[in-house]
Amino acid sequence: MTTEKTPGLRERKKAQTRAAIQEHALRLFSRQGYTETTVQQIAAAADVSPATFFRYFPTKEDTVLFDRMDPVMMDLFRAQPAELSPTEALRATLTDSLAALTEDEWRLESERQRLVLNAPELRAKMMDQLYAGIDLLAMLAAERVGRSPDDFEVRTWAGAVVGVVMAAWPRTGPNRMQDYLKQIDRAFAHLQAGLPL
Amino acid sequence: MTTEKTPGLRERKKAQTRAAIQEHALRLFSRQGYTETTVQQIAAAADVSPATFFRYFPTKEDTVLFDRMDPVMMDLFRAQPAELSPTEALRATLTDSLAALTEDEWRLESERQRLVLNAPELRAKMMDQLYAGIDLLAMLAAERVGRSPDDFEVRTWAGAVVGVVMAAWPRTGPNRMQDYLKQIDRAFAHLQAGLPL
DNA sequence: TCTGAATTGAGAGTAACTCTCAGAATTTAG
DNA sequence: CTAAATTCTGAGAGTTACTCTCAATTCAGA
Repeated sequence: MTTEKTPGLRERKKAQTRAAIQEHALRLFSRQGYTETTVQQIAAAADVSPATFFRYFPTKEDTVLFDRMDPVMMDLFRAQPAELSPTEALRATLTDSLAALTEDEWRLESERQRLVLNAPELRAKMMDQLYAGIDLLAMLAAERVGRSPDDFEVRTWAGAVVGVVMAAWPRTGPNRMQDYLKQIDRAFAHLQAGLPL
Repeated sequence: MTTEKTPGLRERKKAQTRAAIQEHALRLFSRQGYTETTVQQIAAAADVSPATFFRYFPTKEDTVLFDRMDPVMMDLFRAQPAELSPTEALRATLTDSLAALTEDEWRLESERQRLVLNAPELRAKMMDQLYAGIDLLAMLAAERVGRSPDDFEVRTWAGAVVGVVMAAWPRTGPNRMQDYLKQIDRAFAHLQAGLPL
């Protein structure tokens, strides 16, 4: 009917190649470190030419930094009950999206975070993605409360929650998902209380 | 008496070279764009070899991204009256440090911001610096209220204010300093009110 | 099966760095 | 004031990420 059928040999091969490159990349990064691993090595491991590597991933960084806060998240946020405040809706969105992860996926995600946090180039690019997330969240919050996405208070809210997410970012060894969610909860509660110290 | 005297010919020359490189770099970036300007061009303009360029600036980015939130800011923050809350102290610090700028310095700073915002690599690195600022602010706030810098609420506060600063970052043409300060004021007030939308 | 489109590998080229080394300039000691 | 020790500089070679082009191969649809 739609595009449900097997998408043809060519498409299948492409997906396969892409996955292979990414897996080998992450594996090598974990073992040898990000900067210590060269694109040549990844390409060789995935059995493609360096040129092909760059056809699938515009930069080395992109093997690690697949989009966060992407359409899936947006849909989840929009799907939250209308009576929830933006903060509550975001909290629910994060809970839902993390709950959807399997044990294995969470482990992979933790490893990814470790990599990102320790490689300055990766960390910087991720922080820029979070910065871009401010606009996105402002848009979503604006929809929810019927204000403009350029509304100053809406943007301030978006900035604050993104900042809180940054601050809650795991800095030491792999955390448990539960603990992470609890932290987010506490942080958002603190935020809504006006951040008393 | 201390190191007030002219620091010797060699030191003077070094400072001069460094300044020359930076000025030419910023000038060329403004005219041709950041990525379009090569280190060779900068080195040639500043009349040094490319090798020397890298002796003064470890990366091309560092000609633009001199430290923000550096010791000066820290001193200013610590110098605020003890009765101010961390948020109030930060507000005062920002006001003070901006007020210290001359008209020309502000113009330069605006231009710098424009460059950073439009070059993804620069923007990413700056966001990473802001991320690092979370730790710094957490430390300063902790001192002020007599809590631990690892205290969760302290970190949440630091994350939130950094996020607010990000959100208030000028996205369009050069703003006036006054407007910028007003924005910060409003944002912090909104934050302390619990971010009602 | 044949034709057109997409994918691939190979090779050359650019730009940001890094490292090493020899020569020049500056500081310091005598 | 001069000689030795220190520091700085330019030059050159090398690495790596990434770009571009071209010819050969592979797949899709008629």
